[in-house]
Amino acid sequence: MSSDLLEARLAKLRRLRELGHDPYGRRFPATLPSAIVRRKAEPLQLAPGATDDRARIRVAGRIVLLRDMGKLAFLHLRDADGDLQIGVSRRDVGDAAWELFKLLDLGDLLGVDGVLGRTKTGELTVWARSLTLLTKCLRPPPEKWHGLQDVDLRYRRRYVDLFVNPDVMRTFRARLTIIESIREYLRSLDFWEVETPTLQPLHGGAAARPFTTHHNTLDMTLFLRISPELYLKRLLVGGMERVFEISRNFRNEGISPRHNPEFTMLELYQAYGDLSDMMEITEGMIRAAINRIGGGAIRPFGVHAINFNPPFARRRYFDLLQEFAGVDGRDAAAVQARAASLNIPTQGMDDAIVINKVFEALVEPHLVQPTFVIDYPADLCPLTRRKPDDPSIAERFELYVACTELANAYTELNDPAVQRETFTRQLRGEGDETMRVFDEDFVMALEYGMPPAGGLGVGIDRLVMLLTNAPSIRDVILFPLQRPRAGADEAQHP
RNA sequence: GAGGGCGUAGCUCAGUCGGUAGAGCAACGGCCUUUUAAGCCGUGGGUCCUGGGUUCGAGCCCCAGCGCCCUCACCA
Repeated sequence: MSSDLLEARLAKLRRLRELGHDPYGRRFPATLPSAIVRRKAEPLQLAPGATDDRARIRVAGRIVLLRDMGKLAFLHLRDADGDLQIGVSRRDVGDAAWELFKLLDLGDLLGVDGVLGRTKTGELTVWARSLTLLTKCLRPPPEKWHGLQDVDLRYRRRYVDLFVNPDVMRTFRARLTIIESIREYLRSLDFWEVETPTLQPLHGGAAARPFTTHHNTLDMTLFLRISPELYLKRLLVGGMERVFEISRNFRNEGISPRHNPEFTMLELYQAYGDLSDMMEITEGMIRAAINRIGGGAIRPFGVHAINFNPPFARRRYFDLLQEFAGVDGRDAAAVQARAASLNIPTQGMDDAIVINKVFEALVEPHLVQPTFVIDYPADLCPLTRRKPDDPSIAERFELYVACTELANAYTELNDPAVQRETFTRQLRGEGDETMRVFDEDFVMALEYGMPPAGGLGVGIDRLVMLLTNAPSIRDVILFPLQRPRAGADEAQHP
């Protein structure tokens, strides 16, 4: 960057030091968040132009707006809750503080001690009695009105994005609230929160390529988990009857508005339960999250209005294929023909994979409102129990919202013999052979006996996207993966 | 990995047919005690993403590269 902007601020920093101010200040206790200040102001019934001299108020935050009128100035101080107007009058603060004020810039972190009042136009204002520089900002912040728009810079300098764009802060605060509400809900159902390995000698529980790493002392290859599933089920064997984990998973696959190489997944398992329990929990959990973040059950998402009121629709996989693809999913030849008409390559692929490609192409675009898709072809579901009256159908649902998979659940397979067989079978057309790995120890665990159980996985990032109307997964992950950018100004980082 | 789009001042953006690089905000100097994107007067600020090429002359045209966004594929 051109160094004059930086130099101007450095010059002020030197001057501040000369005047005895620490440009990298210290503890500034007893401040109130701006939201609390606003709440406290209400019962005071301050008239426009009035001040209340009785109580001193201390606030701290970043200067995001500054209007200087010579001997009087207004500035907006931003904290994690929002903005608060500060009034600085030369008459009230004295010449020394005014000199300090003159050396402040947009972006500086400031502590204010003052009294509450309202301006002539009625805006709540803390009239400063003293000012304390808390940290000098050396770089000019982005424009006050448009903020930081460049998506690349927003992700690379999320710290700027957060203090400049209040919507971004709100989104991540909503993310926190959603996750909190899920924890609370599951705890209320007596689920135990557990932690299982991120570094795994075998990657299992999903079909995806893993990231590979190496442990030096043990001289062994390790994989970053693609899923915690097989460990959580081992805990069922051990007698933990209801467990959940909110885990960061890593998949070495493509990046898209709905995929980040690391993402957050909720997985839970309930002994002596099944698919129907998982449906109830899914609906209850989403309801709990919506109640906590507010905004109602009918929510905008892009061009859609999504109705999250339970119960969600339940639709059979083959019925949906019939309705939207006009094809009988059990008629392999008809499905092949449909796939061919869509230019979907089917060469050497198993029927189940072809069917699913047709489903993704023709059915998913219609699944806007929350829909439990049930009765999946068993071949697609290696860890799922089959229906007792029809072993070709798995007891599984996927929850679709806004044409995207949000959750996935099954009645868990606990028959070690069947598990051993499905582990060994690799479907043709299902990615490459690194995806399914035989986990002998997991089968042994099943041989000790895993209780019949229901299991559920929910993509937390996607849930947050849906509930905050975020178009990209990068909008709900604080530091999404970006390629490093070498540049003179950027130095080596990020 | 394939296709398409974008990259100009600290930020948000204009830039016509290839002919001296522009605005607003921010910055700097001055005025201003109730502003709401405050206002007024003045000043400075550019690796036009990078590297080649075409041309008398390139921000603009061509080639290559880098980064980001979108679509598709893998995946959730």
